[in-house]
Amino acid sequence: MAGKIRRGRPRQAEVAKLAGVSQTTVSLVLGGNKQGIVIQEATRQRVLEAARTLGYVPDPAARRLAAASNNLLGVFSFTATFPTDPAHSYYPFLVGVEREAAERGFDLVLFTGSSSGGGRAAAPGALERVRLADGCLLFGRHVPTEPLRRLVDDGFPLVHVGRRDEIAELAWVGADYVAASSEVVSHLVAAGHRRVVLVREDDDAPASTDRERGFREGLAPAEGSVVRVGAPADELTAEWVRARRAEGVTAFVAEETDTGAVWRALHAAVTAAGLRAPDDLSLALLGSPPPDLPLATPVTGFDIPRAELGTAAVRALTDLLAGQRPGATLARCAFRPGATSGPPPPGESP
Amino acid sequence: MAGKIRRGRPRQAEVAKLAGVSQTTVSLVLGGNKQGIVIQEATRQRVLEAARTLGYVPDPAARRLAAASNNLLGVFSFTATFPTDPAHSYYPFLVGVEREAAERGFDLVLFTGSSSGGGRAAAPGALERVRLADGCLLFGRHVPTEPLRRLVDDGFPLVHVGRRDEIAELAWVGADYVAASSEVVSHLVAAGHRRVVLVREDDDAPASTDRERGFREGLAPAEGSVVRVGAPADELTAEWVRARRAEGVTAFVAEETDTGAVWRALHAAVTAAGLRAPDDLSLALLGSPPPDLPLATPVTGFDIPRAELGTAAVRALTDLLAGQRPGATLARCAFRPGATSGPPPPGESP
DNA sequence: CACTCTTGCTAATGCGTATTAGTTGGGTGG
DNA sequence: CCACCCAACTAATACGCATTAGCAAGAGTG
Repeated sequence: MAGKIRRGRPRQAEVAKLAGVSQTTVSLVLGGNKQGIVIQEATRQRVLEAARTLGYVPDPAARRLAAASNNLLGVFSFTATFPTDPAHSYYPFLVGVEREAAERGFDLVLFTGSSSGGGRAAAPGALERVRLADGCLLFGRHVPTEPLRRLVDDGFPLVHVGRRDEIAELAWVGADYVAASSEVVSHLVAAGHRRVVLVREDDDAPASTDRERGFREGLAPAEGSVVRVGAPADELTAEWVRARRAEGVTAFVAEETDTGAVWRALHAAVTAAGLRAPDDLSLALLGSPPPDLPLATPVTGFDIPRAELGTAAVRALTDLLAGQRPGATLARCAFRPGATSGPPPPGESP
Repeated sequence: MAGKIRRGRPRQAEVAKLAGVSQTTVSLVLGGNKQGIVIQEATRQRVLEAARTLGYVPDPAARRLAAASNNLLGVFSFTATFPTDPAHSYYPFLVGVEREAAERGFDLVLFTGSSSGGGRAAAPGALERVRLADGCLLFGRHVPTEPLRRLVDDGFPLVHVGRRDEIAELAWVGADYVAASSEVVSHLVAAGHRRVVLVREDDDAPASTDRERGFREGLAPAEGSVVRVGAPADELTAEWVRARRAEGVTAFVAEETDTGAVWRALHAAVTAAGLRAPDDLSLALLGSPPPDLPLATPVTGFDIPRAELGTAAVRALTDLLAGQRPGATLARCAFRPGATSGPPPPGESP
């Protein structure tokens, strides 16, 4: 339907005709000429001039097909609702990705996934479109291992943003959730809390696993428990909060996920229970609150350096393109003291 | 330097061999077969089976090369600091652009590379790179007419986001700044202000011209003046504000630009003068405040429906690709009452 | 029985670029 | 003076798929 043939786009053959040389020469002048074939300066200039006159730009598909590169880096997200929901943690990364890509002279292709339209999960073959680019950045809490492995096995350059160890050869850049989570929990424990609960989603994304590990590490003298919720909004009720309080829990920690569902639900439940942080209990978030949820007080937690991760990812990807193994990146997250945590309420010291 | 591709991937030819048919047949079965060529069911199944066995996946580059279109919509910005500064009004549009592009099965290419790297203005030939896509969205307060005209004359499908009449054949989608600005100013006048000043940048982008027109239209019984500033931060000082106040000006209106410079400067100047809105004077902004400037109180003004404009732009562009003239779009902006305006201070009624 | 139609496929070609294997015309060396 | 080389190109081909123009075999007409 959209596939009108546009005669407007000039090809190398036309440039060649105008410059009075062969298409090969045009390719040599405009492409890298990696074979080091000698071309006279005068000819070179004629070709360049002709290309400029016609507004020639190489066709990325043809370039790719002929097994060269096209200065395009892909960005692919596995999350179903790729761009629709601004709450998704995708845009902040993009800022860094874009800056670094520009710096290195790459353009960006946003593979908006689906192609089937609508907010459904990505169509089966969607990931394969990525091959149009020279390499690709991957986002997403969960990734379908099978199609990915194919790309990896074919040697297609990929960098996943976020730790991802299922596929050994897949490069990734990530944030140190373990250390950051540990720091947040230590902060609570130092304030005097002795019973802390972590609320997390009921699946095993690395991002969750790491946070739980950090949670346990930071707990030290205190006692902690972990609650997995499948449907946060339903399971985290005011009664649930009261019951935990009755058991002596004075601090609640939620993990940040791409949708922010856990934190939203916890926050709502606490509010519904008529409790307030930091006076009645302490709240902390292993990450940042969703930007679309305006809060009066800053939340205790940590900030993921998303833009920096984005630039690191681009760097890793260009390393791969250059044939080097990229160095591992584990970015440090900044602790955010916030104002939702403090000492446990008076009557509750052990 | 880049782009080795390993040849592990099966092609149609291999599927064909396994199924005992020709490559054409494979293409027919696996591709759309839009020509309606009849294939026996048994053959079809054999091909599908073979494809599954080998794990065949079509090469997007080859597909696009053959189809003469590549399902790519471009996004290009003329602003020098294209992606670096998240304060630029570019991302909010992108949300809508991306959603609509996904809906219609297009991928997006962000032309940030410009081969110049760094934050400088786009390189001379940068715009030509755009031809890589099937069509392109254009952003920017100012656009270089000459290179643009070439693209337009070549029939390259372009849609500018924002009113743009210098080039007659250039399609655009815009917001109705005239009506929205008029509404904001009427609001001030209705509150009792009789002397209102508009601060705007000293150049003639359509976005500014339209706002000024709306400003004048909404002024009705009040008296207004327009101040053009070249270097907002330098020219808008505390003294300047005091001088205007002394002349009886009780309301200040700033235009929103891509950098937000005018509003930032006005806001800073008022603060420096020790004045507060809405008690000492009223402030309004013809647009939204830059997101990176956190303000305690919401600002009187209007909200540009950026995401909607983004989707409208994509719609217009795909219309162009389909060979139809897109309908004009002039989106309505929502009035935002805010809390920086009110009646003029008591002693100052006429 | 000579003929046209259909059915179900295949051979050939084009898309735009990169690369490999030449080709030409003018020196050089021996 | 002739074989040889070199500089500066060009012709030909491959890349993987879509598409167009066939083509063989059988079914249907008159």
